[in-house]
Amino acid sequence: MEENNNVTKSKNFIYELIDKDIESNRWDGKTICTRFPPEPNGYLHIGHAKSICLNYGIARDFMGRFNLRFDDTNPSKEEQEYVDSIIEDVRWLGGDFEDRVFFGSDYFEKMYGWALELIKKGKAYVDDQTADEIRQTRGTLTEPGKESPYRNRSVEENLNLFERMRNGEFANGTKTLRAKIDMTSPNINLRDPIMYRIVHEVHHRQGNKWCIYPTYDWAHGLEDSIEGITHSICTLEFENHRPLYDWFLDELGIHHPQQIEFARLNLNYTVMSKRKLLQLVKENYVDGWDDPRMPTVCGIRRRGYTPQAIQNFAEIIGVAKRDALTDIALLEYAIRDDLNKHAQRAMAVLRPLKVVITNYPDTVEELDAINNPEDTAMGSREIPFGKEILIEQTDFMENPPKGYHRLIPGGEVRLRYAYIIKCEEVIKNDKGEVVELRCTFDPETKSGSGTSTKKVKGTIHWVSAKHAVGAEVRLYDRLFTVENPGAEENWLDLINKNSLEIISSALIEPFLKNSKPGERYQFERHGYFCVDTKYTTNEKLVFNRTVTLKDGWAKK
RNA sequence: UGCCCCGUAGUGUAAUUGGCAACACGUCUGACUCUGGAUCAGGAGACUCUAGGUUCGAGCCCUAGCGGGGCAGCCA
Repeated sequence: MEENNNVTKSKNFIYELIDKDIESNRWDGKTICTRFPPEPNGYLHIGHAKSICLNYGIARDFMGRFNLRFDDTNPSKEEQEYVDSIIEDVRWLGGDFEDRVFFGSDYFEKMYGWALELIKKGKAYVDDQTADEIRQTRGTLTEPGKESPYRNRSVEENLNLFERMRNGEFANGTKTLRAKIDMTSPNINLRDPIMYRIVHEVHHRQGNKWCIYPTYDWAHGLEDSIEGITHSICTLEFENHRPLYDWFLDELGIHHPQQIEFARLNLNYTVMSKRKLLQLVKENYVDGWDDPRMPTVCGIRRRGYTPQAIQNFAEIIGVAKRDALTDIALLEYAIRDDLNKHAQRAMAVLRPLKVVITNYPDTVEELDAINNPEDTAMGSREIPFGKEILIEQTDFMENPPKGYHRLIPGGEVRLRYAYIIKCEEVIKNDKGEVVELRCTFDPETKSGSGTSTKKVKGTIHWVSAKHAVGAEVRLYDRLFTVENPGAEENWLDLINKNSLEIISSALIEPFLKNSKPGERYQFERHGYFCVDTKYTTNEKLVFNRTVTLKDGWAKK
């Protein structure tokens, strides 16, 4: 990941906080250390990407360290498949954790020891109440809770019971280990929170080694502490948990990271919750987690986004504590900005219209075309040109509106990198549809020859009929029809039925025949496209439209 | 009804920590252009949620209210 010089970086509140910590030598010279702590129960999405960029960026900017740590404390929800995809996605995004992939479950033994310590201090106890009883005695938002009848067991009894919990003597749900804090606290998280529950289930890494599992609140701070994390950054919903995070660490007297909360990313016209994303996949509203319309990291990767664009996006949107709904236009800007500078240009005709140049000889001419006007180092290529070509259907209009400056009957237009042609005749079928244009070309107007003073308003793209290669092109639109579908009860009804349009017989420039899955191009005047990694075969090229070009004309 | 957090152009963030509200995107206008892209130049758009208070001076501090979000899993 590189520092982006284009963006004037104003410090967010987290950077300022860390600055102060360093100034006051709060960490006693210790290396600044952050982490990304996903639970391996789903695929990463663009919201996680924001967090990864933030955490990795801090480590990078403060000459610190960034860990990837799986918070795998719940055996019933977690799977190896998710671990693998998460590692791949974090790497791809540029979050460089080097060799530091950690698992919370690897710290279970140590956590167990700390739990014994709290029991011995009289700060934790085994509760025999059922889940139902615990809920009922927790109180409500406005009423205090009631203390458990088991709250004042002796240390010995607690030690004995807790050991037997570990040994598997009790059934799921029959006992828990609870922190002894304050059942009357206005912060419900402090009303004797549960530290361990009994779960007789196979863990994706630990197998059958454990049947008691630590809860998030108990485990998370310990994991951070073990790894020497200095700044434990999480989302806003954990704000009320911070007093508990602090309580455990203070009682244990171990390394105590600073928890900091920030607002998670929300993007308009999509959903971001894991549950909803899962549902879209499971109920086949989309074609898997990596469907290019999905906001998942694998989805936007397949769509053609670059890590650099996502990093820049993260930089652009910044970090704050108020929840927001970010306009997708900011993301689209980031990818256009990146691809404009780096993507090879090509011509592709999505909906072809045959054009015969009646005064052109029956020969083939090779024309010189620039690969990227933004980067001359990318060189140029040759494009075959002949008597018969295909242009975009929308680049010809029989009855054009005012301001239209492409081809019209009797009008002239430039063929990019070729000649200016004039439309002499329009040929229609029985149904009155335009099926062919007869044009003449002006040999004096060859691109780059400098022999013509003729000016035309429009330049259109084309491919040679004899040489063009067929391809499938997939055009994507927003997945939902409303800005914030996640807020709606009937969000599934708000899916955009036209979010995918498959054009099965587009025609592309010959050199693209050899393009490889994952390669990105700009199809001139259309947008940026990426060779699909899923459906492209040796026989068939499939392109995904990453994003359109800005179109000042279409808006009017 | 309790506790915690947050309210700044359409969107996302700034404001040297109490000193003329700025940047990016978007939008509009013009220039340029063999991509209606890019680039360049310029414009519009904000009573900083409201009402009090402190102060020479408040987006920033205090009080009250209003609005938004979060919390009553043996999820994270």
